Amino acid sequence: MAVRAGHAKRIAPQLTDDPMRAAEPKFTPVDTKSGSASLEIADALRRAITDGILTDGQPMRQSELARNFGVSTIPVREALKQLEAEGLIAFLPHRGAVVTGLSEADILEYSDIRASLESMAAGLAMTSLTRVDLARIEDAYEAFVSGTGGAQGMEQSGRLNWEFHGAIYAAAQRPRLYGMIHDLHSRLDRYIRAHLELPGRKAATDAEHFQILQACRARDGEELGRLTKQHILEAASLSLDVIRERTTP
Amino acid sequence: MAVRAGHAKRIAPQLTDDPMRAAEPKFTPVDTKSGSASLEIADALRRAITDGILTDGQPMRQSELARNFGVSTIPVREALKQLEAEGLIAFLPHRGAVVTGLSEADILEYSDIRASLESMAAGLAMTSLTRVDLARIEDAYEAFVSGTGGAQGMEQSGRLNWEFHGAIYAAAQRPRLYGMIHDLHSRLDRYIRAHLELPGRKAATDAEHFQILQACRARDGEELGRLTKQHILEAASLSLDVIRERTTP
DNA sequence: AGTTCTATAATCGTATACGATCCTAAGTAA
DNA sequence: TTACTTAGGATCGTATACGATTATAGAACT
Repeated sequence: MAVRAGHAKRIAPQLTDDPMRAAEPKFTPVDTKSGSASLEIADALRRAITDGILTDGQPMRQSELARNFGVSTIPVREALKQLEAEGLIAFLPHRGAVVTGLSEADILEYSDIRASLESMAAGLAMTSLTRVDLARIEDAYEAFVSGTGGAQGMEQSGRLNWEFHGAIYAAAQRPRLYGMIHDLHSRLDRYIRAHLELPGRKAATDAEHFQILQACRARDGEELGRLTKQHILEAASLSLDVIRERTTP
Repeated sequence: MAVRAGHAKRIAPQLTDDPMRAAEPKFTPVDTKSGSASLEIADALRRAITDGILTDGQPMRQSELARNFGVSTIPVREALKQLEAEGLIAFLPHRGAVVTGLSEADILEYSDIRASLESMAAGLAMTSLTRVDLARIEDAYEAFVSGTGGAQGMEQSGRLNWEFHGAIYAAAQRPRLYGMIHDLHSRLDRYIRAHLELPGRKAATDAEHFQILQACRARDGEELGRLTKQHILEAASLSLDVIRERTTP
């Protein structure tokens, strides 16, 4: 009866609120052999948040999550604590954990931080860029160009965009800096990809990425830093415009 | 018998390993009315780590901590999870949680990040510095000068140093940036204050702080950013020298 | 003596249970 | 009808208990 430790079943991110069959846990019985239950739950919830399935302010009750995942409340609490430390959710006592939406000011603030850290990482990468590093960047560039064109390219745009820029930053050989940039991306991704909805924005993004790629080929750290900073701030500004349009139509 | 929720007794950071009276929990029966047990334990352990009482690699067993704090293992686990997310400890399965020491490369990497973020915050602060902000900075400056001179000033140097620089960054009105800088300080503090042991270093630090204060008075963001960056990188470099001396005498 | 195997003990992760606190809605009075 | 009181239910945080896994020390063998 007791679920074996580390082998809890995992639920797909859709957390339907059907009051019927609430007693029957809804989960995909995929028994992944990796990690503990709390880690799996944290990953599932993190994906659900970054994919926009869990929207701001939606309360996530511990007992409800526990039922849906088919585990007790303790691994759920640990997963929520983890996400709280990552800044994705906040605990409201007796009101459930809620997804912490970022304000407009927060998005701008984080974008400034990103601009600073990512231009630094890009500049450092150019001082020690190997052929293999450049090849990885070229691969990621092409994957983004071809992978985000289709109808459902929006789903993958966040991942492919990160893989392109991340390939550059990885070449800097600065694991702590890389980790901090990655964290910022995971917090901002659901907001800063809104600008891709704008007409013609895909082509403009591809053009900017091509400029960045050219700077990498030339190993021009100065130019790459400038382009990176501009790329980030422009995407943030445009995405905020889109989000404003959404809320006040 | 059961400890009331949120009123668990708190232990002082000294976690003695006396095998005798192990059954008798050693704690200061201070019943603080604030926060839950896991938060208190997290704070206590965080202080113990940043104060250097818990050294690198020292295993912290969950059941042992639970006994010492007079609570069960669950709030201990949550506190450890919190500290893990903050990067202060790591979980080694079946070997206890250990304090994650930073390598020399890590310290240099984080110092570069600090230099970038803190010079940015300092520059921003100068664009909107009020009289009140400046007064707070002056106060913190004087507190550091007079507070770190005595024999046991080393204990407070970390806090007073942060209060001085933090007063500047707080004036930037960027809560997310401020939080990130604060996190970096809490991770690095136990390493980057080693340079204060050097003879004459206290006077040099005071002089650098005075230069920084003068730049604040002049509201010269450019100069302040340059001084801040230099201040951080110099302290890191000198501290690493001290740490190297310690390990290879 | 050194190496390999095994059995014990300890640790971890999680399930279940329960008291304390808080939100909520029904009921009463003005 | 509206505002206030109160009883009920729900949620949270933590204590206790237990199976699974692994480190470790002792025994057996070469």
